[in-house]
Amino acid sequence: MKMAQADDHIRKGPWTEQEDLQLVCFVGLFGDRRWDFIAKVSGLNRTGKSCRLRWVNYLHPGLKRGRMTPQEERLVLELHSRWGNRWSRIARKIPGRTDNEIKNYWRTHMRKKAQEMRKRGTAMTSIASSSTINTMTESPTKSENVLGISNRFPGNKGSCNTTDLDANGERDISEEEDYSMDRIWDEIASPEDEVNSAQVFNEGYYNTKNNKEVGCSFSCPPMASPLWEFSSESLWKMDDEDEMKTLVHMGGTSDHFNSTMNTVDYHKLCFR
DNA sequence: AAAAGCCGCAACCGCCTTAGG
DNA sequence: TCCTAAGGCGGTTGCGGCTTT
Repeated sequence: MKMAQADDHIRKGPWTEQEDLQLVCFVGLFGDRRWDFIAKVSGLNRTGKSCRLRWVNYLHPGLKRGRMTPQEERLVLELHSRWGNRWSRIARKIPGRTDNEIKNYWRTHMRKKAQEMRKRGTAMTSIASSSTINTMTESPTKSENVLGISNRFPGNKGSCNTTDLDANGERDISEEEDYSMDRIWDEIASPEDEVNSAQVFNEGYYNTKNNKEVGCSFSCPPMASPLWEFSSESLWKMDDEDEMKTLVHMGGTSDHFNSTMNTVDYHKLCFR
């Protein structure tokens, strides 16, 4: 909590319209880089971090609002299956969407999926072995342990642990009903699974302890440097032909790739 | 109509990385 | 090379609105 203690008058919580206006104004003047500086000169009693977050997640003119399109949803699933919870990385490939938005979407998505699964009472064994789920749409959000699910989900711990079956050899539903997402994730996360994940997908994986990429065999560009270049031109640039192909393949439109500062939209966003 | 529960999202926290001196 | 400040990122929380009971 080093930032807060510097100034007791630092504002927190929801941003007011007035604050938004001020921030937009000063970002226009000084660019979207020097957040501490902007926070100071703007007179906003906010931290630079808070300003940056507000801009990135809400005020940036390139942002799309509203529900994810099916194409975007598929892209999120696809990319998450590759990279796990690298939200900012995923967000860079989905024009107009922020890491926060995608993160929130995924969370909701996972919750729904988990509920559906519980309702159906289906064992994850069949799910994990199902080819229809090869992109790991049910993959966990915690860490990149997208595999190892099959022998870790309720009723199938330690691969077919018979203690999960009742006397008749049937599944103990009560335990499944008790299964929260957090618990599912806890079950999923384990070091050996990281390796399994990488082995199976052969697409790169991370050391979740320190978030270091420890292997990457799929063709992906190196980590893009900043979220966007220092310009208001476009937040999401397609800098890779493959990525463009992917998006075209996913059926996405290319309109927003070229999105530039549109004054009308900008003001719609900022002054709505 | 009111209360409870659920959901979506904005924002914060704390750790890690990077850049500059 | 080391140190420090700022930026970036992923995880988490809390609130407001909507839906259900």
